Amino acid sequence: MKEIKTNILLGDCKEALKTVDDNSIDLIFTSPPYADRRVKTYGGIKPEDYVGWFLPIGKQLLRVLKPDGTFILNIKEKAENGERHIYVLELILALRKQGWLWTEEFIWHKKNCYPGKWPNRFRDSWERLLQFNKNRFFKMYQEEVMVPVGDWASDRLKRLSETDKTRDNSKSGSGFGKNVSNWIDRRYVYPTNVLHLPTECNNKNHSAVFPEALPEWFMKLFTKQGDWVLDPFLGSGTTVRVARKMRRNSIGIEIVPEYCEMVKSEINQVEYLLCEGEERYEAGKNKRSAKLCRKAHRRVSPKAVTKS
Amino acid sequence: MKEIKTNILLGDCKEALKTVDDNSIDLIFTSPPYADRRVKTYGGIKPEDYVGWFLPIGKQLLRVLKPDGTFILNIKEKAENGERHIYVLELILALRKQGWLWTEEFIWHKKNCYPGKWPNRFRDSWERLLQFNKNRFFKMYQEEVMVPVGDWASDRLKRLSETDKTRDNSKSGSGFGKNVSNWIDRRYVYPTNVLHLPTECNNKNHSAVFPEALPEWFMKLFTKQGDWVLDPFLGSGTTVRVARKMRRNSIGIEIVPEYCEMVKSEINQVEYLLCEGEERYEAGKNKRSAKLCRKAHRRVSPKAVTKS
DNA sequence: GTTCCGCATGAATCGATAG
DNA sequence: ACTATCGATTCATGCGGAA
Repeated sequence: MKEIKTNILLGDCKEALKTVDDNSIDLIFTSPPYADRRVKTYGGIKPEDYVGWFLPIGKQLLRVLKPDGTFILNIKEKAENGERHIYVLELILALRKQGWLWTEEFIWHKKNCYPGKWPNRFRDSWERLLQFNKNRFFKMYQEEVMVPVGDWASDRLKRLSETDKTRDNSKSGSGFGKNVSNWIDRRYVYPTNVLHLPTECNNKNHSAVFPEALPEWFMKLFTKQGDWVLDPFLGSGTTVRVARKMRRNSIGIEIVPEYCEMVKSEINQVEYLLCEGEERYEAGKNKRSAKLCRKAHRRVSPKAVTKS
Repeated sequence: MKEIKTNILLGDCKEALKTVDDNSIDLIFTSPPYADRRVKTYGGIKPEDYVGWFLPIGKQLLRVLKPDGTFILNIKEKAENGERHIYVLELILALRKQGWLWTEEFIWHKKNCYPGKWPNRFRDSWERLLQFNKNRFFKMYQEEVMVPVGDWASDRLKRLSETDKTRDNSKSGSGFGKNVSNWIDRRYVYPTNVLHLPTECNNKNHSAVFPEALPEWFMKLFTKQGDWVLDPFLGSGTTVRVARKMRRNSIGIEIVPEYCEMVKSEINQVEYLLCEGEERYEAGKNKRSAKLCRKAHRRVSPKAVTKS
């Protein structure tokens, strides 16, 4: 089995991206800091400056993406003084002028959105997942994200990973061929452009702005094993974590040193635990479950890193 | 009980709107012809002409809406040559320049959306419901659209009741603590900005572009009985039908004579049947149920009208 | 080993208050 | 008058300890 690479780059992505080769990335999945959000970690880009701030990055992304690759941008405009900001709309228009095709807009429906009550609006429970491409024709593996038939399941992308495992297993025992795929076709349908996922609560030690199921879904849809995934705003590392799990190579760029170190250390620690686990397993002394490994790497927190 | 008025106007709404008084409408709810759609009826507005075509109408709508009224625009850009059109984004920006506030964007998640399969995209299962206002402060009756609390609560609060009663009693002397009992009583919560409605089945004779539940929801939220509702692109008449049912006055404008006649005739027929029903009921000869009335007016189809 | 409950925690938003 | 900060509001979810 070929080795999977995970490169973590520290720095401003506008600069760090220059070290990435032309036409080398299959999927860009990222969630940049929203305007006026994450002020403490990223300084808070003002809405009126947002497009100007993003465009140089967009130019680099356009350069590094393969012609048949895909760029998924997770973003949502805030409401202020009773009105929605328009910088996201302007960003879409600006990226098109830069040469991107605005292929599709997926909706991420967050059932557990932020609470609150206001006299003039309800809670905001959705975000945009904007799909951009360099070319009208791009790689898309629709069968990889098919969902079980029935209402109970169509909303539950959470279970996708489970069902997919069984499907992969049946595939691996090849020779069944058409029978199996026919049988699958009857029980699975293609999804739509609305994704129904809860946000991950921050009771876990590392907080993520989106659940793992989100990049997982797009990696299944737009990449295969061994492909390259890029996240220029890595944050707590969800994208590369999922990429490793799914055996995709990945590049993550993060400007905050503590986050960067945290992700690196987590990867090392997982490597270590996996090796250790294998050794002990071979020695027959102990069983380290995957569950334990996961627990262990979740304990890595920014605080712990800065202390070291 | 005060009489509810339903005015159906035949003609191009840009002109017909001029007969509507300034500041007289509480809610505008409409689904205009999308670019390149309904070519036969509206001549098919080209995407690049869409904003220019809509702005004069937007100006009239701005004039007739009450200062504390709301304008809901149901729209979705189509995909062409692998790319989403941008005329909706440009329309939002243009309406803002015209003086509208872009207050919110609701998502209508169509559970059973149009079937189909394409190599580069999934089925489109959502539409935009853009909310515009003249003023930052507008009427909103949030309690009218509250929804049952999520399943998590019923499971969790089920067994809380026992301990709660005792706790409540014990603390009642101190004057504190009705907190938990409040939670039990709170079986309804405010909704979010994602509407989860099925598209209407097409088994009726006239097909509508949106289900009755859609205007119904917004009428509950933004109007009271006796208020005025306007739909400048009436189509098959869903908006005024719902308005009548909910005892809101309404104005509907439609450019296609056959549609216009159909709606008018449907209203008359319902009136007639209601009167007839009352008479017969008083005479004790017959019972005409509301169900029957509904059935009767559903039989009115454009075909039937043109034949007469 | 289950299931069950207490609790903390959000890419939020508005109005009021302070400089 | 304008910006900056703060408190109040609200509900789905996962974790951890308890039954």
